[in-house]
Amino acid sequence: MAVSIDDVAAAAGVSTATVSRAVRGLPRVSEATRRRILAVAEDLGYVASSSASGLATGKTSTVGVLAPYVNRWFFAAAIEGANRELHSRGYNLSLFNLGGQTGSRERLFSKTMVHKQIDALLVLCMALTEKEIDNLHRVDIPLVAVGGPVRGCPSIGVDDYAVATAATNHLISLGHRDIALLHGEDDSALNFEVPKVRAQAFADAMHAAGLSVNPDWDLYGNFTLRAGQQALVKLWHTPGPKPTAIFCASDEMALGIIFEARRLGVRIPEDLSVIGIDDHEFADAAGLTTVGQDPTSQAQLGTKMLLDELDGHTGAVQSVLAPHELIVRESTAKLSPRRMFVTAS
Amino acid sequence: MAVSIDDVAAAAGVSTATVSRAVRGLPRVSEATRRRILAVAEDLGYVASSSASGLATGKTSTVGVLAPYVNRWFFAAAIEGANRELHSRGYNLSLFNLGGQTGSRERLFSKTMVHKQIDALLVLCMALTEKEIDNLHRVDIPLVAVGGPVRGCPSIGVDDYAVATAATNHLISLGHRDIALLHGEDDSALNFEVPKVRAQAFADAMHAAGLSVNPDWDLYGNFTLRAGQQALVKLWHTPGPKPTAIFCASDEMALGIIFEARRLGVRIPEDLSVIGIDDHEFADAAGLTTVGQDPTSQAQLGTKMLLDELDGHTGAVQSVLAPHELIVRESTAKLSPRRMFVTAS
DNA sequence: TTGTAAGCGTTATCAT
DNA sequence: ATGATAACGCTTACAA
Repeated sequence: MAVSIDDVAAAAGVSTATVSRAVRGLPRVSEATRRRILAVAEDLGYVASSSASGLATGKTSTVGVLAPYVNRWFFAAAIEGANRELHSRGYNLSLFNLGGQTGSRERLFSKTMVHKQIDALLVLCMALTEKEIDNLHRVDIPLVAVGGPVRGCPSIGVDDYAVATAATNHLISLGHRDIALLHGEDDSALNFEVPKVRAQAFADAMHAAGLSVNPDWDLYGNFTLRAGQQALVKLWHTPGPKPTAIFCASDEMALGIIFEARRLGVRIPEDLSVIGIDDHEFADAAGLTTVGQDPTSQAQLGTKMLLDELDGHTGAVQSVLAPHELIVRESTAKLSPRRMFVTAS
Repeated sequence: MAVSIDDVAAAAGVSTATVSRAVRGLPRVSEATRRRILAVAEDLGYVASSSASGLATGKTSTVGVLAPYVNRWFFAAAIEGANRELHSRGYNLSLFNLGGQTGSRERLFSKTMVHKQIDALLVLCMALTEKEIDNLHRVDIPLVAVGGPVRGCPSIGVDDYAVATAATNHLISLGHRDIALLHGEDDSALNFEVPKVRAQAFADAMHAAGLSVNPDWDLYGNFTLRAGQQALVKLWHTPGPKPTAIFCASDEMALGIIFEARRLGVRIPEDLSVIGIDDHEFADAAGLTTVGQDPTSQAQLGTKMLLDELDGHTGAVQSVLAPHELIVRESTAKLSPRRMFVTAS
């Protein structure tokens, strides 16, 4: 059925070895022969079997991308970046998505994936169990994490402490003293560092400015839009003083705050300044002030390092800090004078 | 280095054939033997080489997903659905993303992908050239399109004509007579049916209601948020009467309208009713009225059919119309009485 | 420059 | 129930 290298060899009147060299652009084939072979191959519609060459070389020419979700901004953008680098260098991208389902994770890690299926793995900001991480390391392929640390694995991403500090300080510099925190917490309760670091940075920045953090204004969310909405509802429906600003650990949550604010009639930024992290694709349209990062570039860089390593450049994979940038838009404003003495309803 | 089936066979004191049967759960292996082999395999960390078994069986156990973008709602959701089905049935997902780069498309189709790399292909709502489609059909694997028709290929998706009709009629039933249309147009100017069908349905519904379509209110957008923003700016900055409602061919564009409206001071729905298509994850938060569809289910179904076909259920792959549903939220309202006689500024 | 042939790690057919 | 053994299609020394 499918045309194999033998068919091409026969049709071109050469050996399979020559065909192999010719189609892969290797030397030691005369130009005339190469042209003839290429013509025949094209004519017959020959394409090498990846399984066969994979078996022979021990390489699969595909790298895995492990992501908890694909329909969230950070991951979608990162996958885009990985894909870009991969396909431009002739690799395939195999997507492993846990989809939040903790149940099937175990199986995924030890069997199907990782092992013998891919040449390298890009881990996207995942909350992995210790055991899963061990499994990862047991497989001897280049690894790199993007957007969050993974024990014993080089990682590329922003300096989360610096990012959260910048966000908090922006609010403080605007005169805000009553600042709420909506921090992310991974739903699966695993060892996920990012949220913790961001929350710690917030607390440190507040204390450094001589401000106290109000435990009533310490909100949790799972990084989603809805979490942001719920947080604002809770904040505004709880009796007592209201903060004049809120720092959200992700733009998606900040956007939730903004959407819900309109419903609740709280004006932004007049009643509440909002700042997020990410520079989500909707942030600009929503006028959301944020500390931006670029997951596409981060993932692309991570993938490039992986591929370079596979190309024999030992040591190509290493941790690197990605840039971030404070982007001031309309969702944050100076604390209005009258708000400095009265507490909002 | 890596442990092979021979290692397991030797360690367990059986032949490779028996190991092969045992690890794959095939019959003709005594329970005792199977247990022993499984234990040894586990112990040695044995995992079958996909290349080797692929070579032997002619199957790759991976299906391709071809998507123009991964960071747009529809595609991200669809990929999630495909992934769900695939991994639950032991298949891998190979992502092919053209990323809008027309340049590298040619190569992608005829060589690397499709051929010998995947057992089946899920095509996500792509604008493909005739030649590309031909290439697709030349490869003899099950194919299915989701979210948009592809010549000669079963497809699953909503009835775009019915969807657009429902949206338009909703606006008309609210009393609107001056309705603008923001329709999508694929940036690559290929044979993409969806936008055309939606626009046609709009025109037909308008005419059926005895309403005329104002050419000045015929806007184009490439389905993005920004396109929606720009459309509203253009609409509001153009001298002359303004529409009282707008039908957007996608929620992303409708959200752009909503965001920009706030900036421009146009009130929604008082000044302008807005309806979209999709039920984007942000639609609910934004209070956007829309005609919803579920790309995750659509893709999951498409994938299921593909897999069933591979399992020998000939004819499993077939076209099916996915459900849609009008979801009324706050962005649309009855045309206010005073607006029925005066024309908005 | 080109050909020969020995793997690569499974699966599958046929014996036993 | 289990074991030889021949494919599977390609790569890669090693020869020529």
